[in-house]
Amino acid sequence: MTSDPESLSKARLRVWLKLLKAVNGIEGEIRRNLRDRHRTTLPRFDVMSALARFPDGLKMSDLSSFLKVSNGNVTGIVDKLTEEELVQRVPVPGDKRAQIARLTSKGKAEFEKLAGHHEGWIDTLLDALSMEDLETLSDTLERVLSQSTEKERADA
Amino acid sequence: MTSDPESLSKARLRVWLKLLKAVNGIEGEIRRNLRDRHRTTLPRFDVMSALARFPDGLKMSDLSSFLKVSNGNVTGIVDKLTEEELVQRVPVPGDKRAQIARLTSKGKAEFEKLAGHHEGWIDTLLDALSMEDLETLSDTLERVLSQSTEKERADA
DNA sequence: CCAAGATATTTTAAGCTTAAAATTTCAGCC
DNA sequence: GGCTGAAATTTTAAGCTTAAAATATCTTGG
Repeated sequence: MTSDPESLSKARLRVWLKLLKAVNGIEGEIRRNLRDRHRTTLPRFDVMSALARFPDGLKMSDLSSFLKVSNGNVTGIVDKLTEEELVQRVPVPGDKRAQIARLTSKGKAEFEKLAGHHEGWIDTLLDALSMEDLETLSDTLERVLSQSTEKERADA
Repeated sequence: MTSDPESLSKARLRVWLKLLKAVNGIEGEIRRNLRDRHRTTLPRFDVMSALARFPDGLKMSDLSSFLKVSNGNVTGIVDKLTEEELVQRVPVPGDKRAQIARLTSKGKAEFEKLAGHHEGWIDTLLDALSMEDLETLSDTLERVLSQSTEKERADA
């Protein structure tokens, strides 16, 4: 049987590499589509996607923690989206340090369009997965995620 | 039932986002470990890992296509690994354009150490997955990968 | 009030990434 | 031999990313 700890560890490593390959392949395809068909990038899409979930906008720091990227990172991306009038910065009454980033109506319209295409691309790329596959995969990922959540608590 | 095409598409999108979250979480942990415990980075590890599979080394272009990154990218990474004497560039007899990058003995030793720790980190991070989970997941990913392989053929 | 520490954000420096341009060398053909 | 296009690599320009430093503002305790 292939169930000693040694082979389990090797099997986990092989699956990890395959997982990475699949995710990188799909992500690459999304990036290509965003670039070639919509003249934008994944980080910009991610920021717009986050802001679309919060119609009243998000403080810069909340946006960066939601996206799990650094503060300085969102500063740069929001700068550019703001230049293009897809996002606007709104001062927070009573706190001159903070700013709220929110989609403009132009930004909302642009995001709706992107989001529809994005869902279609994913649908095609994951075409091989049935509803049953998705449920199994979702459960599996859930267990992996709760593992990393434990790790985060340990680090904090 | 939840099996109309609409909900299948939404389910695929949700699973994709969860997949991304899991993979990014694990990858982030690997990057942190490489940085904090070994003063190195994932791209450097990836290059060394590729070279470790080919004891005779790889041409720069073969290295970049193996890793699926641009030529210019590996140039920069190999430059730095070379400065640290972990990698060396060897001229190709009969073709003055080409160079072969290969691990030095110092590089090999360094990589062995990293690879052992790397396998341990993955083992811990995927601790929740049994051999059976791994087999199911591997099959699922295989189907996703063959989908993207078809796509690549279509593009070429 | 005000000093000191905390908080929100931006700036900076360094590294990774890509596509495209530039450079060097090769291979084939006349 | 020499020209032309292909091939291997590096360079360049632009964007993303982070951690750490810098700035500005707020809050709290004295």
